[in-house]
Amino acid sequence: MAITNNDIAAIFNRVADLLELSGGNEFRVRAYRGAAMSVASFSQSLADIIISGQEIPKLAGIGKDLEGKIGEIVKTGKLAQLKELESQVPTELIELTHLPGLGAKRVRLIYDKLGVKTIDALEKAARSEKIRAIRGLGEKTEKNILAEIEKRKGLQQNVRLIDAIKAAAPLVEYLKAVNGVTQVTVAGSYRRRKETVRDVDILVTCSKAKTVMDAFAAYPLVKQILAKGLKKTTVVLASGLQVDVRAVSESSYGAALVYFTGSKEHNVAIRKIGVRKKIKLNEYGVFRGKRRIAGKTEEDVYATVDLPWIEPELREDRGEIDAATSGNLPSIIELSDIQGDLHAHTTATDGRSTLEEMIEAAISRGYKYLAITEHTQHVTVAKGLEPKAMRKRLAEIEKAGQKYKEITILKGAEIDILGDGSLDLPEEILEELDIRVCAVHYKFNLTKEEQTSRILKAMENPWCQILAHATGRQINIRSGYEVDLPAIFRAAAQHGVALECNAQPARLDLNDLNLRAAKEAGAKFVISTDSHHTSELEFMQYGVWQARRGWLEKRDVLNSQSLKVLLSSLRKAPQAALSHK
DNA sequence: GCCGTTTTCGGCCCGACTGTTTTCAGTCG
Repeated sequence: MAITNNDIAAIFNRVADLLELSGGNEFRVRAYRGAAMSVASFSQSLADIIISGQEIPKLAGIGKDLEGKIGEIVKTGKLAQLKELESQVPTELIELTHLPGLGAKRVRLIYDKLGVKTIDALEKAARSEKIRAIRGLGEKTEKNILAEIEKRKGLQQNVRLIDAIKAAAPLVEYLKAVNGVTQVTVAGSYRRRKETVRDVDILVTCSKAKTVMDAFAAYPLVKQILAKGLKKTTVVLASGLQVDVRAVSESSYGAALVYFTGSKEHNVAIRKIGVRKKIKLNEYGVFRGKRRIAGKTEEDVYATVDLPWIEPELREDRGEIDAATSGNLPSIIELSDIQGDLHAHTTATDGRSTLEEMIEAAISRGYKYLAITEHTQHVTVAKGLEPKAMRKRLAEIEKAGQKYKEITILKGAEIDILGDGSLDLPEEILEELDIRVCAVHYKFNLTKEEQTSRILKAMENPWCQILAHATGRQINIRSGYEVDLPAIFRAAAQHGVALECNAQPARLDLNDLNLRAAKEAGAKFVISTDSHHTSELEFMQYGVWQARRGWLEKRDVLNSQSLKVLLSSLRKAPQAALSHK
């Protein structure tokens, strides 16, 4: 299997980890980490480019040396330099640096003094009070190490955005009620709408920061206070979610919001522009010498580095700064652009709302159209319909649809892609459908090659209009099946199969980078909720957020168009459908 | 190791908090 960009990035990150542990130059370490970021977020396969004999495009943070190393990795599958480092530094130490509070310097120090290489050995050393004996460390650090090891045992992973939103809402209300507070804004990866967040960062503007810090620390759901200062407090809530609150004055709001929204890489990039222009950006404002030249709004702050305001979802240092500089920022899609939903189930299969309830919920959202897409027979766990029952259901959908003037109800199906790549409905029923959504629901364990050729075969089928669940993942539950996504994206562009950006907050089958790569490959999209209840139609927002992170614009998303344009943009169903029967 | 409106060397984003030591290093975001 060819080397992926992620493989290259992983090697560079490992080099950075080991260089850092061996006490290497910190800027050199940073260069490897930056290169890893750059490679991982590049949308085309570097291996493909090199193997086909083309020039590697100029990537930020990659110079002659690292370009050569990318070539070495692609050609040999490994990097000699990494092997060398691995023979010099115990690789187990990398794991230790992942403990909060322990960085490369302390891990190295503990290793040099005590020979500690593993978490178990570290725990033993801490329990026998050997850590505190090391000069530079102490009793507190030793206790913190033990606490972190304990915490690891009940590992807290990143939480899904939807869960962070639910946890943050009451806390935001609580903080708004604190005396002197004027604004409460959730920033961080939450504001950038990442699919999962590590913690929740809340920015508060107020007259007296100390009052806010005290009130926050006293919030009833706080389980543990990790740090508490005059301007910044970090706690863990009873749910395990970490929350940071940062207080600034009203006049610093914009600068603080930019700083606190991140990403870190985006901030570093704009501060570097600042350095070139001899101005300093921090969370309090923008400064030329001692003089403060901006800070109240985000627009003001960006203007000082000659940039327009940038949508939070784009702030990942993945090309948005160049795009902003050259006036080429994408005009990313908005929730209000969405005109209908193209993937929904009802009580006829595994949904929990009736057909009429779903239609009325879609109307109340102002939709122009809604596709009802019941499962087909192979998906027995979801009570998938066998052809006869499907035909009956389609008649019911048509009849119900006629009762409503304000919306068009499309007869659809979520057609199972069978193990051999064929579709789980006979042609005479495929022909009756207005819209055909195809997806894999079983045999997740095929090899990457097998899974890819199975799905490609389905996409070559002229009836396949939309590919749903391109990865089958469930966030924090399962990673999805092995599949060659770039090949799927190319096929989508070639055959005119729209890719579904699944909006279920626990699914979001295609991630931000996938969406962007697919767009660059020339694919079109639909954003669909895959609703099983009227309340899930609201999940459209999560799909739109993910699409925005993938740089999708209105014109890329077919269900942001009128019904007429949507139907004419979907792949044409075969005319003489049954001719080769 | 990268990079250049201080351009082939000498910089490399910036500040808060903790714990340690007593002025600062380490870690984090």
